[in-house]
Amino acid sequence: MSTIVRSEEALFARTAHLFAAASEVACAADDLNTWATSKPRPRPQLHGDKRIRKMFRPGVLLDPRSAAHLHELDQVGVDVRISPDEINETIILDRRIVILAGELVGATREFRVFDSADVARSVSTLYDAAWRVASPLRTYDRSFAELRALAPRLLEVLASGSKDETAARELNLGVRTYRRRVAELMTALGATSRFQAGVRARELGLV
Amino acid sequence: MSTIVRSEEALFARTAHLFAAASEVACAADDLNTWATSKPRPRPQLHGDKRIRKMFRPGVLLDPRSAAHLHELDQVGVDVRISPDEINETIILDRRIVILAGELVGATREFRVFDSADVARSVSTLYDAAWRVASPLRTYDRSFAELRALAPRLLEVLASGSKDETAARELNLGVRTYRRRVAELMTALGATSRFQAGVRARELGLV
DNA sequence: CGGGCAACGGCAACTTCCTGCCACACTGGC
DNA sequence: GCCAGTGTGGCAGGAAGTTGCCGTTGCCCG
Repeated sequence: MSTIVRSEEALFARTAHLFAAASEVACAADDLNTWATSKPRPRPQLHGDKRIRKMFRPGVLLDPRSAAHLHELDQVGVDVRISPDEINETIILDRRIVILAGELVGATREFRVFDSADVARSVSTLYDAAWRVASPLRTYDRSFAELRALAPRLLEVLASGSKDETAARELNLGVRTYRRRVAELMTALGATSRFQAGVRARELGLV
Repeated sequence: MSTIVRSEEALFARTAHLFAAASEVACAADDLNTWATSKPRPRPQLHGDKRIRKMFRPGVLLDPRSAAHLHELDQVGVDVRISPDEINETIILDRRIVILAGELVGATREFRVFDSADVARSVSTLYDAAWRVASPLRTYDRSFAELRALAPRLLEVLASGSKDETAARELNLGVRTYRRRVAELMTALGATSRFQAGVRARELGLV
């Protein structure tokens, strides 16, 4: 009922056929560095009766490449939403099979695969709840455009180590507004401290 | 008298023979991601009359691989010192040829090569001054051992976004001491804000 | 044993950062 | 023009982070 898979490769090998066969796929991830997207993507083919939902953190929109990929998905009919909350990597197939990302063991991540209607029901409920509060990509993207335009310069001054006073002047912003932007950026990055924000920003290659 | 070299590769191609011939080499760098070390290193051979000085920021000692490399250099007779101050990448050959790192253009760095006794004299003076206040690797490393031992856990809690209060408890430290450690870490990373520290830490692959 | 000596951690003063509140300016629709 | 909606930035009060100071503790050495 519950199997542990030790690496992304193994998971891919083991479940690729399930993905192909599934008529409903729901997944959530913090970023795009997952097995699903790390390989040259098989062009997603959507027949009318297949529903794919994907949920991400706002941070991915800060990376132009990732953002482009998301829009591409959106284009071909995948439901893409942006979740304001932290979410663990989760995949649900046909409300039946659940895959949860687990510990990072060394460089590879472990996954737990459940083939159980009960587990699937519970997890689906949670997923749906998260899905409801998440915004559709296009909606979110519109409200996000502004921040994304400012982000590069914002990240630059942040990474340069200047203090808010200086940084705000640099960007011709009031200190208040500057901080508002920083707060938004941190939310987008899912960071609760500036240190963490720095790490995440670097992780996403934004600085 | 002054030549601009557009990339690290070009610099390497152009100056490798100078390095081989030089009897005195002095260089400074923030980290080890420089052309000198990015390639499979030609085993440095030191004949008795060749003097090599290298100066780095404390941050490099936080990365075990880099630290090991430094000690290796030290072993074969290179004078390695750790500078408490920010230093731009600088190379001086035989107090005659000076190479200064310049702007980052896209992904590659520009270098400026001077072949002038005057320039070399000035720069050498500054280099020597910085050299004097820098600590020999072994000395520094001893005083640094403690922080390095703590650093991984410190970075972990920092990167987890917890606030000092929580983090200190996590590490069984007083808040005061915790912050002392954070301050030391930031100094080691050459960071003046926690955001910057996060970026640097991630850059060095410490988180 | 007593006297440095270094690390610790509490305290306090200070700086930096965060955020709610509000007045102000700008904009688009009526 | 008027009005609602939105973004801005000052201000204030509070939270978080930074630093000097100092008493305490444990340790090494004479």
